Amino acid sequence: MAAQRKATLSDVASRAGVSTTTASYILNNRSAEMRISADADERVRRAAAELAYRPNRSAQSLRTRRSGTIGLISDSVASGQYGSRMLTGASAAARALDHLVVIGETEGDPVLEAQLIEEMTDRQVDGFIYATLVTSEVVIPEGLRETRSVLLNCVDRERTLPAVLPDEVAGGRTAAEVVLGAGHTKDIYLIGHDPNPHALAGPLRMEGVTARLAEAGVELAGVVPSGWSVLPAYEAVLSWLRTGVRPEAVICLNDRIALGAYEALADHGLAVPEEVTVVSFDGSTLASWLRPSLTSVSLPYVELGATAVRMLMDPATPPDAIDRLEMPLLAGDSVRPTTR
Amino acid sequence: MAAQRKATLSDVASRAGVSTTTASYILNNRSAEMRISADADERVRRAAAELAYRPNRSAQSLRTRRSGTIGLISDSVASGQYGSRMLTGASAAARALDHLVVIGETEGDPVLEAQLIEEMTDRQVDGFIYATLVTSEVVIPEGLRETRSVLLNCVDRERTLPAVLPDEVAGGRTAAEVVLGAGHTKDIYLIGHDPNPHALAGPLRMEGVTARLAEAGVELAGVVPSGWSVLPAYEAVLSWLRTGVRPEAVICLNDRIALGAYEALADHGLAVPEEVTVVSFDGSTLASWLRPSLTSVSLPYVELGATAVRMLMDPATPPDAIDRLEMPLLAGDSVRPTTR
DNA sequence: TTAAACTGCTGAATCGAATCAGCAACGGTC
DNA sequence: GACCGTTGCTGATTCGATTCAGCAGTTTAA
Repeated sequence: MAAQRKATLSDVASRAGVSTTTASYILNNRSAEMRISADADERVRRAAAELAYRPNRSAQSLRTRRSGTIGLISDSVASGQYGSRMLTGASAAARALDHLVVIGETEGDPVLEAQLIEEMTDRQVDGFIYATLVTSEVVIPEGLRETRSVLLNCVDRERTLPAVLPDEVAGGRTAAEVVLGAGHTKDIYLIGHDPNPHALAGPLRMEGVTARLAEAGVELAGVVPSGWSVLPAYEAVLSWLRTGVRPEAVICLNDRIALGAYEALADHGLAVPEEVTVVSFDGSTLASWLRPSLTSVSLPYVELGATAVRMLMDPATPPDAIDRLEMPLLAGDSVRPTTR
Repeated sequence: MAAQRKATLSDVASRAGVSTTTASYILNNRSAEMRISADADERVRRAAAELAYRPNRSAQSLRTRRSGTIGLISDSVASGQYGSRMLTGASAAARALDHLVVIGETEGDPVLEAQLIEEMTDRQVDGFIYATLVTSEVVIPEGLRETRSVLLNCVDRERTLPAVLPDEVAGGRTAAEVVLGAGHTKDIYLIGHDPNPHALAGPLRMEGVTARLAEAGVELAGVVPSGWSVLPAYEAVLSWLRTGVRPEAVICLNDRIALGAYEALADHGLAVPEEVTVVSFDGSTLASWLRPSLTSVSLPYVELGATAVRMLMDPATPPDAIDRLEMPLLAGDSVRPTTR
């Protein structure tokens, strides 16, 4: 059959023998409010079904100034498995609320960012989610405030927009808990140091770790500074091990650092977990790929994305709302079994 | 200043002293065609600039039936770093063509898929990109044919829609080339076996490998079947090594298999690359994280996404176009240095 | 001198919905 | 019988663009 013109509201209305006004009210579930008879209601609904009527969203948007669309602006949607999982969560949550997600990657370019915000505003997005790959403090771009917005994985200094973040401090405590639970009380080291001054994760994780250790009367034996990725971590850990230290446990600030540490420990002849416990953060798939599998305090990316959408769509969300999501423990085999 | 109503075309027109018709022609660069005076042209453009006029896309869409938006349907946008990089490429290419990307993840659910296609069609997307995470043969869902569409990383049996794919056979040849280049002529093994019957990559890569080897008069010593991820690969390779084989080179069908192979080779006391050359496919970030870094024939995800968008937007693309993109070699240190 | 052609615009309709302001018809009340 | 309230609808306008058809006024051609 030929692809015929899609049915419009007035097609539905005339088939049901009512005005478009009435049909509109009925299909927007305002029958009761508008005192539409059950009979007319049923006729219209049947006509709509028979014609496979679907409202034209552009026409609706023009009239209502709402598009059923959420704009997601991020510095980098892709970058590994990280950002994209926030996208997955956001997209699924949006679907559940009858919305679709429009994406834009700024790659950190403020000009591109402004353009994307403008383009999305032109398309009447109902709200913005402004996401960063790395948990950080940001300056809110012009144009974001004109539309309802939520920050994802970042905050602004003035706390003028709702934000969703991982609870890094609690995550740090979880990591420390794991180490303590394995019976370690000394020679516990922290590995990593974030070079990005706007990044928040490193210091907060460290804060949580030291706080939890302190509660148990344990002190961190030291911090090994290291870049935030595999090779620098490998080199830093290896040269540190060669100074003669003999760690019982190392807490790595992320999984890539942990991979570097794994490699360095192996080169140095130290077995994980028998001789050294390794705990880390992020909970990336990498953690499960390593041997022994890595115990990691994971970033709830999917939930972060989904929560951001729900906050955005919930009119009750106050502008200074901050939702800190729990970082669940991804248990692996890199922790020394407790000897009894 | 108070957020005042955005300027409309008629605001621009009246400020410039012309009709909206004229203003519309001018701003759509149809001055010449419509014989608009340079004077009027200039007045309108100035007025638009002064009022920071931006056309209302919903109104435009309603009239023109085009939204400046591309729908990207995929089984899984996220899943590791893979799919998301296609997204990055698609999004950037779309921006360059003044379009935005709307995403939808089906998670393999045909009902959800149909809903998403419908929702996007309602929003007047100008075209669809239908992507799969794993290169495969697909059945085109209802509703995709009504709008212009391009397949990304997949094909349909009948070749009725344009498609973009990695050139897996050429990629296989590249991998073989690397092995031959290192001087290996025997005990070359292939590791991996894709359990998904719709997946195309495995057989095609293998085809390329054997073809190139044959050209050099070399035969594959054998194929080690193995699941498509780390642990199964580790187990398969380890038990295979324990049968007493002594490979010179292993070609792994993807990077996760290669990681499993690395672990198994290490457990078995075989050094990479001195004793065994390892070459793989995918070119994931994982490859660069390993020690020694892994030589991998990479999937050009970003380019795949970008190419799909360009094919979609190019009216000259024939419906049976198939674009196979080169898989560039990501050189690492896992290949035995040639001894001279 | 008149018709034709060109120049430079504009009025009004249109896209498909949402919604304000009413309006007939009917029943009940005083 | 005049008035009011309720029920159950609808006509007309609006959102902000695009575009068809046409129209004064001037120039050129015959």
